[in-house]
Amino acid sequence: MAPRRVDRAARREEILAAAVRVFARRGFAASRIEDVAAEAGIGKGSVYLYFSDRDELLEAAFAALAARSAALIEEALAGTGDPAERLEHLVRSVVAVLLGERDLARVLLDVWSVGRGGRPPVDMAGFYREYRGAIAMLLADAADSGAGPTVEPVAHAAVLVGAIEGCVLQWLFDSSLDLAGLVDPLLQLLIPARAKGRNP
Amino acid sequence: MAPRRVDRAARREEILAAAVRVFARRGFAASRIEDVAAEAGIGKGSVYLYFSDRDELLEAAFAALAARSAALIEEALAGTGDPAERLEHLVRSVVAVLLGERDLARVLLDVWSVGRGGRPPVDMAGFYREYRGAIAMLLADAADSGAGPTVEPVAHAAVLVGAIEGCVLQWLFDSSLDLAGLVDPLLQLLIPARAKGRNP
Amino acid sequence: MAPRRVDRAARREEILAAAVRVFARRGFAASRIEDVAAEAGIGKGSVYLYFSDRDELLEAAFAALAARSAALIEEALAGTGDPAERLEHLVRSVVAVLLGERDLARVLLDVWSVGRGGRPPVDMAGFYREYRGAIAMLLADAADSGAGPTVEPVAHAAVLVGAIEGCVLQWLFDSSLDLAGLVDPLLQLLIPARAKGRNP
Amino acid sequence: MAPRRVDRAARREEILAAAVRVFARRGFAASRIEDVAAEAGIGKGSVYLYFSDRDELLEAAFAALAARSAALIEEALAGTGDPAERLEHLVRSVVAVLLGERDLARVLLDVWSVGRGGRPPVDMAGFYREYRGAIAMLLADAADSGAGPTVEPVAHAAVLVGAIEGCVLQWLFDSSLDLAGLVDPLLQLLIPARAKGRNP
DNA sequence: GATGAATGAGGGTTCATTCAT
DNA sequence: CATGAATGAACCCTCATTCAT
Repeated sequence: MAPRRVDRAARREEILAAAVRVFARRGFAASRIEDVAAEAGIGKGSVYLYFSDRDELLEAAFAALAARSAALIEEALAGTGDPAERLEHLVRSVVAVLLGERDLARVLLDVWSVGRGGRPPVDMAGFYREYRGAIAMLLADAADSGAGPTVEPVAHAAVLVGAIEGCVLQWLFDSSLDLAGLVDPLLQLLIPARAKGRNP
Repeated sequence: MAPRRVDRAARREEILAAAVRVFARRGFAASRIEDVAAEAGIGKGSVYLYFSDRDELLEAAFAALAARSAALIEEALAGTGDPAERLEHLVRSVVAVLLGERDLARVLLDVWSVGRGGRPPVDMAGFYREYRGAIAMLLADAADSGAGPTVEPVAHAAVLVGAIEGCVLQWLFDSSLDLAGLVDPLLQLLIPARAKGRNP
Repeated sequence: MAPRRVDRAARREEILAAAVRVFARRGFAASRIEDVAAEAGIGKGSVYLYFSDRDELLEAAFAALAARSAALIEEALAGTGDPAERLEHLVRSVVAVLLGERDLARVLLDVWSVGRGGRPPVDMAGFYREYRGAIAMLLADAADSGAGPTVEPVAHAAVLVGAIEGCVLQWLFDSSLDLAGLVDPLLQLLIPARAKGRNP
Repeated sequence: MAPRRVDRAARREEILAAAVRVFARRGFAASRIEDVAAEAGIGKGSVYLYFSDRDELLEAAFAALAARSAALIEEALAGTGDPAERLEHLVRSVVAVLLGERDLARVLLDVWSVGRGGRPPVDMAGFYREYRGAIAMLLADAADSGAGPTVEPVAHAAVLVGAIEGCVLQWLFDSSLDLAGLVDPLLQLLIPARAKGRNP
C-alpha cells in the first residue's frame, strides 16, 4: 500500500536529527548543508531530496518542537482533572521534553533569532500567543477551583511562560545550571494553588 | 598640519546605533556591512575604521546592553534601603531599559544565538551567572528582612531572571504584548515580600 | 549512486597549466582567480575544489618546476659516466626544460619575488643550496677525473648556478635573446674540463 | 635661487629609502602605502606629495639602482686603462653596491617580477641589453689587448652578467651565502685574461 | 534515488587614493 | 604643506543549489 513511504519519512527524520545535532554544535548560521549531510552520513545533494532548502531544516526542527508543545498543551486543555494539577503536569512535561533533547532545545536559540518578524513558517508570535492562551485558561480554571490568585490570568500566563523559557535560556548557556531542579521552585512561585498543597 | 578632527568615540556610537537599527530590522545574519554603512550614512569601508569586523558590531551591541544591566545591578547591590524594594527597582529598571530601546533588545535574540558556547566577547553564561548571583543576594536579604519566601534564593533568582528574559522574549516577537503591564504581575508573583505590602 | 567521475589529478593539472599561462601573461600579482578560471574554462569556485587558495597555485607552479630540476639533479648525481659530461648534460637539460616551458619559467620571477624570506612551501634558499651542493659534487668529481680547476668547487657551483639563472633571467625579459645559444659559451667558460675536450 | 628645492628632493629620498626598507622586509606586493609612510615617519597622504602612486615607489627604487649601475658602466667604458682591469673593476663595483645596500638589492626581486613585459618605467630588457653591450665591448677590447678568449663577446657578456645577477639572486635568498667571496671565483672563471695574471 | 563536481552570486575585507581641514 | 578620515572599487573566498551521471 505504502511501499516506500515509511522509508522516506524515516530518512527525513534521520536527516533532521543530524541537522539538529549540527545546529546545536555550531549554531545554525555556521552550519553548512555539507556538515548536515556528513553528520547524516549521506551526500550533500541528497539533503535536497528531503528538504527544499537550508531554512526548511530549521523550520522543521522548530516544527518538531512546536508540535510536541502543542500536543502537551492540547492534552492539558483536554484533561478533566484538577486544572492546577494539569497545569503543573504541563509545565513539568514541557521542561522534561527540553531536558531530554538538549540539542533540539539549543536550536531554539537559532529559531528565536531567525523567527524575528514572524516569517510564516516560524510564527513565534502566534506560537507564544496560543501557549499563553492555553495556560491562561488553565490558570483561570484553577482560580475558579478554589485557590485565589490575585493576578490577572493572561498576565500571569505570560509570566509563567516567560519563566519557563527564561530558565531554559539560562540552562542553554550554562549546562551546569540544574534546570530540572528549577521546576519545583518555578511551580511553587507561579502556581500558588499547587504550592499550597505541597507546602503546608 | 591640521588633520580632520573627528570624535572617534562619538562616531563609533553612531555607527553602532545604526547597526543596532539594522540588526533589529533584518536580524544579524541577514544584515550586511553595507546595510549598516548606508544606515549610518557613510561608506562601507568606513565601518572598518571603527570596528575590526562584522562580529564586533554585535559584540559591541551586547556590551552596551550588558553594561547597562551591570550598572543597574551594581546600583541595586550597593543600595542601602529595603532589599525587596531595591530588587523591585532593579527589575523595573531593567525592563524600562529594554522597553526604551526595543531595537537593542531585539539584538539580544541574535546575541543569544551567536553567544552559544560562550565565545569570549559574548560570555552569556557568565553574564547570567552574575545576574542570578546579584538577585539571589537581594532575595536572601529580603528574606532576612522579614517576608518569608519558601524558595531557595538561587533557584528563586533563576526563576525571576528567567521570567524577565522570557517576558521580554515574548514581547520581542509580539509588540502588541504589553511588557510594561507585565512588570507588576511579575513582581507580585516573584517578589512576595513586596507583593504582600501591595496586596493586603 | 553514480557520482560524476573526474580525474582529480588531471583536472588539477589543467587548472595549474591555465594558471601558469595567466601568471606568465600578467604576473602573479595582477592575476585574479577569475582569470585563471576563465583560462581553464571553468567557474571561479571550481578552482577552489583543487587549490586551497590563490597562493597554492603559485606554489604548485614552483613545485612542478622544482620537481623537474630535482629529478635532473638526481639523475646527474646517480649517473656513472664522466662527471664533467654528466654536469654538462645537467646544464643542458635544465635549460632545455625552461626553454620548452617559457610560461613556467616566467613564473619563476613571481616565485622569486614571493619566495623572499623562505616561507615554507617556497623554500628558495633550500632549493638553491641543494642545487649548488649537487653541482659542487660533480665539479669536484670532474676535478679528480683529470682536468684541473683552479676554483673551489662550492664557489664554482654558485657561479655556475648563478650563470644559468642569470641567463634565464635575461631571456625572460627579452625573448629575442638566444638562450639556447648561450648554453655552449656558458659550458665552455664554466666547465673547463669539457671545454678542453671541445676546444683543442 | 632654489629655496626649497633641496628639501623637496631630500624628503623624496627619505621616503624612497623608507619604501625600500619596507619592500625589502615584506616584499612589494605585501607593502602598503601606510607602511611606507609609517616607516618614513610621515602621514599616509604625504607620500602622494612626492610620488604619484604606489608603483612609482618601486620604479624609483629601481631607477636608483639602475642609475648607479649605469654610472659604473659609463665609468668603465670611459676609462682608458687595461680593458680587462676595467671590467674587473666594474664587476667588483656592481657587486659592492649591492652588498652595501642589501635592501635595495632585495627590491630587485620585486622589480623583476613587476618589470615583466617591459612596462615603460621599468624596462628590464633595455637595461640588460645595455649592460651586456657595455660588457661585450670591454671583453672585445680585452681580447684585442692580448688574452685570447675563445668565446664570442656578446654571449660571453650575457654569461658574465647572468653570473653576477644569479649570484646576487642566491645571496638574496640566503644571506649566509658569501657573495663577496664569490667575486674572485667569478672573475677567475669569466675573465680569463685577468685570471691568468692572478694565477700564474 | 543518490551523489558530489560544478557553479556564481554574494559579502566581508583591504587599501590606494582623495581632499577637507 | 601635511594629514588621516573617508571612500568604494576590487577581489578573495564561501557555500547554497543544481544537475549529469
